[in-house]
Amino acid sequence: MKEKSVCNCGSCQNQLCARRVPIFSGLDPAELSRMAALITKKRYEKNELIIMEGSIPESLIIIEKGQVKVFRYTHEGKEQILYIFSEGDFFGEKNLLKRHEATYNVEAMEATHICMINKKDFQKLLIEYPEIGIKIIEELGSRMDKLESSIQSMGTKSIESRINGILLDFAAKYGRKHTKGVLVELPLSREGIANYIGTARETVSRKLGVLQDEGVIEMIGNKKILILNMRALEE
Amino acid sequence: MKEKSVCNCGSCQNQLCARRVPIFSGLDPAELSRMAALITKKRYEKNELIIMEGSIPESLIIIEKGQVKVFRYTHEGKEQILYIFSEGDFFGEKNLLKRHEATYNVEAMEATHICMINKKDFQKLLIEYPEIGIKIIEELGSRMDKLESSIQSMGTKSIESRINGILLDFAAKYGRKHTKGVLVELPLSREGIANYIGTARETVSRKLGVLQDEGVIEMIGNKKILILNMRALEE
DNA sequence: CGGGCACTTGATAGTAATCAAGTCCGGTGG
DNA sequence: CCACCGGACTTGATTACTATCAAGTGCCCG
Repeated sequence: MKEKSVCNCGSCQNQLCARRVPIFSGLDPAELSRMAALITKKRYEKNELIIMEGSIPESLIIIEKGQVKVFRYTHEGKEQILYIFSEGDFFGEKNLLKRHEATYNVEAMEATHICMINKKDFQKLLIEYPEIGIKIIEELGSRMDKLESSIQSMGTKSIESRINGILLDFAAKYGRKHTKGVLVELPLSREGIANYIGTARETVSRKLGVLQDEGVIEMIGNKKILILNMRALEE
Repeated sequence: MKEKSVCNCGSCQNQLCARRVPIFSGLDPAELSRMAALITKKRYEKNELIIMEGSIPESLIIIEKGQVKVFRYTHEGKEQILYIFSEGDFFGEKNLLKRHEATYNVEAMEATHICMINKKDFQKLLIEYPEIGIKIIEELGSRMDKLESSIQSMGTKSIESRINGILLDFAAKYGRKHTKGVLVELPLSREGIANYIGTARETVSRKLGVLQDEGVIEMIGNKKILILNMRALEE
């Protein structure tokens, strides 16, 4: 019988999953393995729906790998994207106690692995390890910051500042340094960007065109953008 | 020496304050009185600034009585109102651990009494009574719901739906039933409403005018609105 | 009664939505 | 390897909405 250097049993794999998640970062190994026992995993393919508006989610969901978009449908039937979550992010924390309907859809943007923790279990966990609650409060706080900024920039009316804002967000999350600037692999199509900032596809095209003419960015194909002048975006 | 039926010592008054606050509603009397010892009270007059953007708040603040608006300044210098808080609401929960700068201003809209709890004390409290953390997570969840709805309606572009939305919010919070419909005492001037939904004063006037012509609402002076057809606002 | 402030109303101009072609690109099949 | 097809993107023309500027009105308060 050969000894493995890395344990591959289900529990230990889950533990790896749990360890990777910021909200559990304060726990010690023993606590992590208790956690791990509560985790169920699941895998979704690209474009698969993870949560549908109106359903009643019974678990807290943590993304282990991959990327999802959270959105609602407007009255006119367009989707309004609220968040893009990736590895380490969680959702479903609303309705922790009350069995509320979800007010949003969650869809995998690529092959995505998730960890689920039953809400009852998670509640017990919160009582036992209040630090987790504090971490969650902090994370929610920073999400609210972003939402508030979005509202501010949507109130400002100028589509330009919203585009600048989203480009900066993408740069921070997906950008890589490059000799001439920051190279950003766009996670969304033009239409997706439009649905994020609440405008029309065509307008996104036009505004990006203007930014390119001004020498602020350079479009490389449809899915990459090279940001040449970061400061211009920040105003 | 006469015995009073109601104790008026500082501690007990604070306890009253604490009891009134939803996030402490799970605590028993003994716990409440421990809480009360940590509370400092303060009073602000109308238009007085409670928190200024860029300052570093050191306390969690709970409103005991009165009403405040939370807002930021846009690049053009207009204020963008994010929340209106009243009795029982709290703020300053961001930056619970990290000493971040406030990203918003808070101003009293009328004479307002607040309770402050030092952040260090509050952290200890969270560790000791994890239920408080859960309550906060829930409250933040419902605030995020509202923010998300705002984003959705701002993405929708139609000023009308934003006005309808804010009227419904006001109706829920400040409305009283009346023979013909719901009478709403507006907490904000036309300009305030405009700053809330991100539009111009004049546009608010015009749209309210249209709603009145359509028989959906009836304006009574400048500070009251009688909603005749609730369903029309909900679409 | 008069002044100031909040609100309303009107006219104009600018911006983005919408409708409508047209272009570019990747993939597929011959 | 090339030609074709479809989807995503760009570009153009028109229309609709709302911000802005500018008077004008009404109301509260001294």
